[in-house]
Amino acid sequence: MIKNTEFIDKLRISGLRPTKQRLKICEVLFKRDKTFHFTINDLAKSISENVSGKISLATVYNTVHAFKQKGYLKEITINSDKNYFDTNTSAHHHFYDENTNELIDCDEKDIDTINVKKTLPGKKIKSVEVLIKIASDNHNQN
Amino acid sequence: MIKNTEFIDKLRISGLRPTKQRLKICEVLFKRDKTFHFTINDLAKSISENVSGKISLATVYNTVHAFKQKGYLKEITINSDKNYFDTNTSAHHHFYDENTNELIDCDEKDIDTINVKKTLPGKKIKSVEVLIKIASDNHNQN
DNA sequence: GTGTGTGCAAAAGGTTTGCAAGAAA
DNA sequence: TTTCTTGCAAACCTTTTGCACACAC
Repeated sequence: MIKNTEFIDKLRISGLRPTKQRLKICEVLFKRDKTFHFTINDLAKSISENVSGKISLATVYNTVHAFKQKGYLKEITINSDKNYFDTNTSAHHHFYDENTNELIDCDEKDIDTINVKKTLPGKKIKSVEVLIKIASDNHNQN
Repeated sequence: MIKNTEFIDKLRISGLRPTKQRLKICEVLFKRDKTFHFTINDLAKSISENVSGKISLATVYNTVHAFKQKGYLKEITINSDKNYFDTNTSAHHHFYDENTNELIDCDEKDIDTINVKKTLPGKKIKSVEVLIKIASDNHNQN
């Protein structure tokens, strides 16, 4: 097992024990140049393909939720039958390609600041999420 | 059974047979002043409470999907564990109250026009959906 | 050694499907 | 009578849970 100090520290700082499984998941998730958009299933598949030794699905769920809670992953909502996560935790939005089911990051500065004029008494805005659904120019699906 | 000409016509025009069940579901969904935000479960419960004669869950699913496809209902995505539908099919956005799980319509004109500066070659924007998550001022939940 | 984490299998939700019976055209 | 619709139960998929064993500290 490769000792990856960076991940070990990261986990320790968050109060998570740096177990074999968590380190493997870290490698799959964070040793990347580009943002990784995934479902738990994608991740589990990616683990079994790229890392030696299978990790139990329950552990994958546990870990993803732990990472999300610690702020290392962001949850993205596209539609109800798929739950996506994103390794890009900065404030940003998404394009969703309806033809390919692909998810593409949209930087905050690619959208004019969203000014919500309506206010609700006693309520505070926690987040503003924009999902831009796209499709091929020649297609005409919903 | 009340013969509701309006709904019968609506269904017929869409190529859907005006069955007892569909008319009942129409009544529950569309005989309202205000927009109705619901999950399939909410709807099924509302049916069993307000309409005589139970309708099978499978039929409720069928009907909601048929209505959605015909453009009488809109699907709203908040998070993956709940699939909401909306009787307001016009272009609009939503507030989601994280404390109460309540969904509130946000008119398009309550938000400045969203100008997406990033374009993707060969792709057309199908829709731009904004979800504003809110919570009580004094709370501090995620 | 103590407490946390893992893995398995079972359970739990929500949604879909297959098919026989029923209703609309 | 033909076609569409309904209802039920079973199947499915994703996610969660309980518990024994293993590992990190």
